[in-house]
Order: sequence, then C-alpha cells, then structure tokens
Amino acid sequence: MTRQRQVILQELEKMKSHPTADEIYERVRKRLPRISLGTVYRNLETLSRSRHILKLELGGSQKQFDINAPNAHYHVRCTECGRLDDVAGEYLPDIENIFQDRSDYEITGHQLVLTGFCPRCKEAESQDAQGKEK
Amino acid sequence: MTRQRQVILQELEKMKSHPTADEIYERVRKRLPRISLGTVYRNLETLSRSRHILKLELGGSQKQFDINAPNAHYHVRCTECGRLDDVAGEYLPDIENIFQDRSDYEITGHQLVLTGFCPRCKEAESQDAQGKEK
DNA sequence: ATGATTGCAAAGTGTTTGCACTAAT
DNA sequence: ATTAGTGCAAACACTTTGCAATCAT
Repeated sequence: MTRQRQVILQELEKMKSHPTADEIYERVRKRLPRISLGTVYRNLETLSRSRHILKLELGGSQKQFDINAPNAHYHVRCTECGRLDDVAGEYLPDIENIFQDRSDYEITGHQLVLTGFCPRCKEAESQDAQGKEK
Repeated sequence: MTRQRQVILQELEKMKSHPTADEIYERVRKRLPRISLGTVYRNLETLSRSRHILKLELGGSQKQFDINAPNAHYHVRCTECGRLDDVAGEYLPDIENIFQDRSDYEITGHQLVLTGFCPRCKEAESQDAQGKEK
C-alpha cells in the first residue's frame, strides 16, 4: 500500500460520483504532483481487483470508478449526448439470485443502465420533429 | 440506402450474437472487398440512430451490435477474462416503466449486465485459494 | 443538380506496457 | 534482499474525421 494508492483511494472517497480515470488523476495530482497517469490506471485496476473500488462500465467512451459502497444504485444514459445520471429507486439484489440459477457463472454483481433521451435532448428532438412537420 | 449499408444490415441479420465492428467488417468485406472500416463504423452509427440495430455497450473494450429484434435478453460478463455470454430467463420490459417515473429522461430501453466469474475463471480462482491455504 | 455516402489515410481518445529506478516489507 | 510499485514515454486498440471522389435520388 503505497502513498500513491492511499491518496487515490482517499480522493475517490471524497468524490461524489463515478469519476473517470483522468478526473481522478487531476485530483490526485494536486497532492502528488509527480504521479503519472499510468500509475493511476494501474492502481485503479489493482483496487478494483481487491474489491476496494468498483470499476463501472456503463457505456460511453471511458470507464468510471466508485468506492465500493453499499448505497448501490442504477444509471440512465442519454443515447443522444452521452450524459449519465443516477436514477432514484431501489436497488434490486434479488436480480442476482434470479439469474444465478440460469447461468453457470458465479454471479457477484450486476449493472442496470437505462437508456433514453435526457431532458435537453428530448426537447431538441421534439423541436426537430415539429420542424419536419411544417 | 447504399449497397454498403444493405450488406452490413444483411450480414448483421445472419450473425447470431453481438458482433463487434471489426467482426462485421470482416464478414462484409467478403462481399464488398473495397469497403472501408470507416464506412462500417459510420453505417453502424446511422443504423443504430434509426433504430434498425442496437448498439450495445456492455463493458469490455469494444462496442457490439445486434439487429433490433424483440428477442431481447440479458448478458453476463466475466470480470476476470472479459468473456461475455447470454443469460437465459425472461426480459423485463416493466423495468423501464418503473424507472420512468423516477427520472426526467424519456426512457427508451435498458441493459442489464450481470458480472461474475465464468466457469473457467471460477475454477482457476478456487485453485488459487487452495494454493494459498496450503 | 444536390446532398448523402464512400474509400483512404491521418488523427484522436482512452488505456496499457517496457524499462530502469525507487520504495515497501 | 526481494518483491511490488513508480514515472516516463512509447505503443496499443478502437473509433472518428477531413477530404476529394462517387453514388443515390
């Protein structure tokens, strides 16, 4: 457990929601200016293997990370602009049990990503549609 | 609707499950040897916007594509080796309704990805654990 | 004729890796 | 002393894009 790894973990704990590797890098850099992006990636990988953090692959071009907290929740992604938000509502751990019976994998988690149009893109789309109708 | 786009769509219909852009490219190339990978990417994007196909972002390094068929289903990914499989069991369109009420997005779809250890990696892991115990 | 689409190659983005050096146990 | 981790830069893998030529309508 090096200084670098500690700081990465600490900063991750302070950040509210799913930062990307380079967002973490920018934060950590303020405390350890000589740290390299490669080190950040390597530690994020290590920490996610040791289950200290969660590696999220929710779509979009970058992976995201989170402290592995029990306040798990789901996400919505806008298929138009790529925006990602949390979604309110209960987390359903039962899902894992349901599908455990139907798979020869050893299920350890699950991710649900809803897709659709965010408020802004929904707006833009309905205006486009009107434009065509005229 | 160009020849290239037609062929991409036809090949995609023939392929059983979630090919990546370059897998599609290889198939299409046998029929249209001069097609470029860029064209494949552009058409996959266009077709997914027009809802002819589904762009899947299930984790792993590449996006995957599928014909937009009603036999939708869920997936499991091995966190160890990256292997992806379909998972048996019913598709739950109600999920979208449930979360629609809790979000200001216009929900149009959802993806559920279970995570865990595939049979092979599960095996390897339990052997590692035994090794340490000795 | 006009606008969309193509092939090609170059550029872009996010991530990983080889290496010599340094820190941790 | 041995192993794991680091900074740096180069390499990678996947995807996107600028451009002039071509195709669809």
